[in-house]
Amino acid sequence: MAEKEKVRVRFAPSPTGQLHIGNVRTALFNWLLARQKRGAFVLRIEDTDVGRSEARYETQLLEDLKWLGLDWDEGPDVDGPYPPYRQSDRMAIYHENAQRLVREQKAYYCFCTPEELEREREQALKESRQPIYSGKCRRLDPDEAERRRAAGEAAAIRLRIPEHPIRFHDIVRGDVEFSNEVVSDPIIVRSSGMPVYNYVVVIDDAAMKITHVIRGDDHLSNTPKQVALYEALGLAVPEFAHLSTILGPDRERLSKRHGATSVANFREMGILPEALMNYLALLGWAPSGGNREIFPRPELIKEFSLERVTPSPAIFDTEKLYWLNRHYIKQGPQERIHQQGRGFLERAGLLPNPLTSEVNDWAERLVSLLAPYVDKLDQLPDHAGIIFRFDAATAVAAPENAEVLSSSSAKPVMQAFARRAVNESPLTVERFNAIMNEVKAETATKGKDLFHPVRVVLIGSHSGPAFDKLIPLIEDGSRLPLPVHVKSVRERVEEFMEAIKQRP
RNA sequence: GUCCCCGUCGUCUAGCCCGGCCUAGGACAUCGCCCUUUCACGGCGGUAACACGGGUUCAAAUCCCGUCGGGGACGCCA
Repeated sequence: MAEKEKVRVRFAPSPTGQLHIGNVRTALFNWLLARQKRGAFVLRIEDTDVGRSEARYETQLLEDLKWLGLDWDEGPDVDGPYPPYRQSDRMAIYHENAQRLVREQKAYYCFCTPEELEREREQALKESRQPIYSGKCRRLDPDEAERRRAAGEAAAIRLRIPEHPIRFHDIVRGDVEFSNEVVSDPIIVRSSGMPVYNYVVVIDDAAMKITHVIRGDDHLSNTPKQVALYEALGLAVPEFAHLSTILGPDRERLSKRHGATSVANFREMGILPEALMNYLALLGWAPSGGNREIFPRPELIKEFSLERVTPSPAIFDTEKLYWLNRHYIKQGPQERIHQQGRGFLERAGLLPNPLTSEVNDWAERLVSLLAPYVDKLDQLPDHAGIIFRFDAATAVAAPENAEVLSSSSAKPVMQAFARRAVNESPLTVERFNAIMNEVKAETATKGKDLFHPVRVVLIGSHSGPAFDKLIPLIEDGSRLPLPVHVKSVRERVEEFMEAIKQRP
């Protein structure tokens, strides 16, 4: 493949806030195409909105992308052939090109004030006309315009939209056509001298030799203006691919009021990056056949295709994300799950920091035991309550235990179990099994009737992980120097039998 | 208001371009059964959709027109 045909894509976020999940999907699709075609993934910072852009958001942005595993080949921190990669550093380029457009009369100075424009706009709307710029300054004599500017009058620069329909091709939507009647002569440089997004994006994409512009479909209506710009500048128009919007459950554009929307939110929840990437890839894209859901990164790179991206908007489904997250928690490299899981337990104050190797081993067993039960890792501390927060009085009073505790067989089972268990410290799995068989024989109960009451005694709930892992964990934990004492089996049994006595 | 885009199970989607293989497939969720001396996991099975109305055709989820519904854009924001 010739060098100039190499696929070059870009992700161009504004550092004005947290990285939104919709933008992450855009970044992902760009990245996937770049990796599949062995092209370049360019990261460009769009900070022309000086009022809202902040350096800390840029730092955060880079960190978020790294966490997601979306690495870039060129960017503000990576040298590439078309620097600089931050728009605030590219002002000279924008001005040169704007001057050229004015000189060639493809753009013109506009002296209309914002107030005038607002009036025109309202008037147009009232008369059910297209609320586009009237073109008042369009026919101004260039020399006259120059004189007024020299006299100190403020002027913005507008692009002249051609007198014919603007057509372009979109990989997701097909051929799109806009009548020039509906597209305003856009301002490309503000009267303050600051160039505008719709202009700089074209200059930059062209300068950086971007071949495929993959972005959200909120830019679809801007595209004719941009195409007109490419043409005015005599530049090749790239391929476009406009991705549908991600919606909340109420079919409104996904926003903060729907809950988690930023990368930071999902990271803090304990969503694994591979789960998030897998989920987002499936939102608007499906493999041919549509019967596969699990796509580890290498598979995604192999299978992805822009031609298969769906044009219709998609509702963000947290449940399916959780399902994928559970999958990756169970299937993923356990070393990493342990490490992350420990982090959540530490932050909840359940584990010391730093950990001794003994505590570390125990914590690893704890995470292994609990992780298969959670949707996201931040549920770990809560689930660890069966280990750390055993409280007999609460267990006895809990409404969800009422049915188990009030069954006729519960009391004899608990007593038979308690009588034997208090003599064992620590209780081994072998002894536990032996005791359970004795209790079974003595009380003539089995299954649920046998195990539910015992479970309530030991962990305060009738559901939880298997005893053969649970009991050693409790016993070992009770002898470890942990910030929160883990009650031993004997402590639990004694406390529980005491508490149940208080009740009829 | 005008323009643009979109419309298959509750949700993500396959199928649509190149009409018949679609009695519309998969997945999440949901329900049931099995497994497990509990719960979860896992396995098996069920409920559930072509927005509506007209065409075209021997035949339409697939092509055409209209209606309705949803989203976006129309800015000296990005």
